[in-house]
Amino acid sequence: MPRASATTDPAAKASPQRPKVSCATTGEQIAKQLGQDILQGRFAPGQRVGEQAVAEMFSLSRGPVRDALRILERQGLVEIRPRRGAYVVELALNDVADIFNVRCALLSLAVRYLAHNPDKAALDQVDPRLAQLRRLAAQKKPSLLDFAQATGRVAMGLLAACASAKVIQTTYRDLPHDALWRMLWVTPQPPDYVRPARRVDTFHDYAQLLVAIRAGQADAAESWMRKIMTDTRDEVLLYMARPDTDPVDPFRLQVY
Amino acid sequence: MPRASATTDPAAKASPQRPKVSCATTGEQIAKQLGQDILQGRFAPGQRVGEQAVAEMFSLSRGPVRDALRILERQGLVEIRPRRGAYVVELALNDVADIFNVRCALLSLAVRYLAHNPDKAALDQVDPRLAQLRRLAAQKKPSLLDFAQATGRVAMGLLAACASAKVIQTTYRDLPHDALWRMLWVTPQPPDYVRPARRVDTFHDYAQLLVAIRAGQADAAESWMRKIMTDTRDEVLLYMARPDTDPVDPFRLQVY
DNA sequence: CACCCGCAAATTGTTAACAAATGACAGCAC
DNA sequence: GTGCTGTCATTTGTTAACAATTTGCGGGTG
Repeated sequence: MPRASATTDPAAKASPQRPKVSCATTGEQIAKQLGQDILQGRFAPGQRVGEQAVAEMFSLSRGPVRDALRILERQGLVEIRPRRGAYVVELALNDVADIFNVRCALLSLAVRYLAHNPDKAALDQVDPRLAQLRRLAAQKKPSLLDFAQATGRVAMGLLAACASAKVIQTTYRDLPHDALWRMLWVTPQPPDYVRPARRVDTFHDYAQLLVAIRAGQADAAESWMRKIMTDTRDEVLLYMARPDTDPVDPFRLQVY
Repeated sequence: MPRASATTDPAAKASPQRPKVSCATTGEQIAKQLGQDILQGRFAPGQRVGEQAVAEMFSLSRGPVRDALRILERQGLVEIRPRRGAYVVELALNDVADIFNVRCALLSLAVRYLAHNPDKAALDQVDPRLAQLRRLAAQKKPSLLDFAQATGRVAMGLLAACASAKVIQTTYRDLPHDALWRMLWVTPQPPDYVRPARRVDTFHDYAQLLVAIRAGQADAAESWMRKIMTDTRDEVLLYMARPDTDPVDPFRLQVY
């Protein structure tokens, strides 16, 4: 059983009932911690995550742990089978492609909506994130995770601008993004850079996307978004593909 | 406080600990029952759903009720605010349009995938559902809910054929379909039929969609699916629109 | 040798009591 | 009369013990 980065026992003992910062519920804090532990590979894919074990790790009761596991299930990091317990999910390469395809579909819808209902103030808040992306694109060897998270923040900024399109937002948020990152993180030979040309292209495409949105050109915006997502998907799939793993279904690459 | 169709007390008392059918967990059963109650309008939109109250309704403890509310939150029927409790969601007309738009995006992806990776056996299982749709389309005045559920079953059949596209499946399943049906059900003047021409068109479009999928024509299949979803969306919006409610954002109708 | 039945250990599901936090109301000061 | 503050009731969050189910193993039988 892997040791997780639970709350340090001394601190917990120092103030047994006081350390509550009263910001979030305990279950959510556990979910955050445990989620990090899963993301960083401290649990093997397919491994069982027992309630008792987690409760002892964090020196807690099983109640909040139950809540936490339910949250992690929503985030796509674990899968709960009734009366069987929770298991760390294991994504196949096809699943990775699926996530990008669904992302593509939802974000295409979002930018089309944005082109029709522009919220200038919210769109302006995307600019600093785009600038951050440019900085990372210019770096010699930024970590793949940093770059991926930077692009993710741009996408989330766009989604936040769709304030009145709640269903698109929540649906996108419920995708198992974390499971995807986990795949990147625990890849046998951890990749630590993206091809420089690819990075510059990605930044360029996002910049053009913003231009199209601000100009109210829905079709152009959707095209840029689809290009970004398909390019990223194929790059990631190529990166993850290894001779020892199952080859990616070629049909999958033609979906978009 | 509305009386819900809880388990009948006498039966519950007859066998206090035995009525477990041992099929699903109690929380799921409660979620099913309570979900039906919410769908049928026994709870007002925005109304608070207290754990204690529900527990007493079903003569249970608060534990399973907690689980049930979490499930209903996933289904989009209630919204849980931390330390505040659960509240019945209230969809605006814009949200209804959103759901159809997201449905459209996901189903378009699904049929495109199906056209590339046809699973003939699974597709054949859609035929009887299509036949059922034809029967309903030919009826004089089928209930709107019956017709909507029949089309929903066809869509679910298509999705079931995407066996290896799990992310599309789960994402679609997590959409708040039930909240949508609830809107149809509690509409001030309950509509009980769809325009006959519209019904026939819908059946025709689904039939053409199946033809395109089987022929491997991805673009055509996607076009039919988009047509079906946009037509249905606009029909439903027209149906729900009432002078006393907020008008639908016209831009929303142009998204697709 | 394979298969089936039953027992036992471990784990999840459920219950009830306790603790903490939010929301409201009454009382008081300005 | 208005605004603030302290207390109280209600409700959610948490805990620990109990019940029920699943799973693995051992013995027996065809």
